[in-house]
Amino acid sequence: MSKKKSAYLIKQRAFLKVFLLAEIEKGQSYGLQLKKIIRHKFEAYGFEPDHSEIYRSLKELTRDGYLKKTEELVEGADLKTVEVYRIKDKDKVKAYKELVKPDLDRSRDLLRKAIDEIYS
Amino acid sequence: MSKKKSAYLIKQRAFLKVFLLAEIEKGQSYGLQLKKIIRHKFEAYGFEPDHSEIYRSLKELTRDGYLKKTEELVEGADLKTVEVYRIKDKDKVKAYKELVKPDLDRSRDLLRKAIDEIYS
DNA sequence: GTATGAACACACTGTTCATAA
DNA sequence: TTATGAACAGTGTGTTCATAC
Repeated sequence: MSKKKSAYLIKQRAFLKVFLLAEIEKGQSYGLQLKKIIRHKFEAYGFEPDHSEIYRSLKELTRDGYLKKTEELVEGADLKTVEVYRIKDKDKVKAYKELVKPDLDRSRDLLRKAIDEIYS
Repeated sequence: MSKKKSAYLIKQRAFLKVFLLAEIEKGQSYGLQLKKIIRHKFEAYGFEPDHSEIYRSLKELTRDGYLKKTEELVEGADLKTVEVYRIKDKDKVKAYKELVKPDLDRSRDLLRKAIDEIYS
């Protein structure tokens, strides 16, 4: 007997994780660089998660086998290193994206419906 | 120096409050009845907030002067009463709805943008 | 069972602290 | 300063408990 529980909008963590995967698919990156990418892409919407939330998401994605992390020297700098993330398992990433898509669509549609109901 | 802080999606409480106002604008109602209305309108999206969350929202809206609450006898029943809510200040409600709309639109657009970025 | 509301508990996430280059 | 990560702390919300009809 599965008691279907209520779902409001997709959680920030899940939102961030799928976005980070899509971004890292385009090319390797690291924590604060991803934060900047998010800032630029979503600045019109006032969204820029805290660095801790990004690190937490990357950590989970690595722990769960979607990403691999390597410490690499920063070009130009002396001994400065950054933690670079790459896709570890393409198929797994693809499956994850498809898994999350319904929840993203549902969230968008829920807002659409509410806006229509409230302001029509 | 106002440090503009990040905003993810609109909070459930704010979402609920504006929806409840719009619903009560259509006619008086009470807690669990509003819960049922929400269930039916959003069942396609799996959204049905807990009764406590609805009572909390109604309490805030009453405290802040948007709604008025009266205890009324349930028709047909003996001495059973319900807490009926009505709009207290139409202009204030209208202003509140306009205040919240940008955040609803922003949330919907943020999801739109993300879905487009991730799955394009 | 329906209805209301408070009390409790915890998940999520923002802030701060620590460390290093 | 940039970069990473852990630790701390508060907020929001789901679960449970209490009361009444």
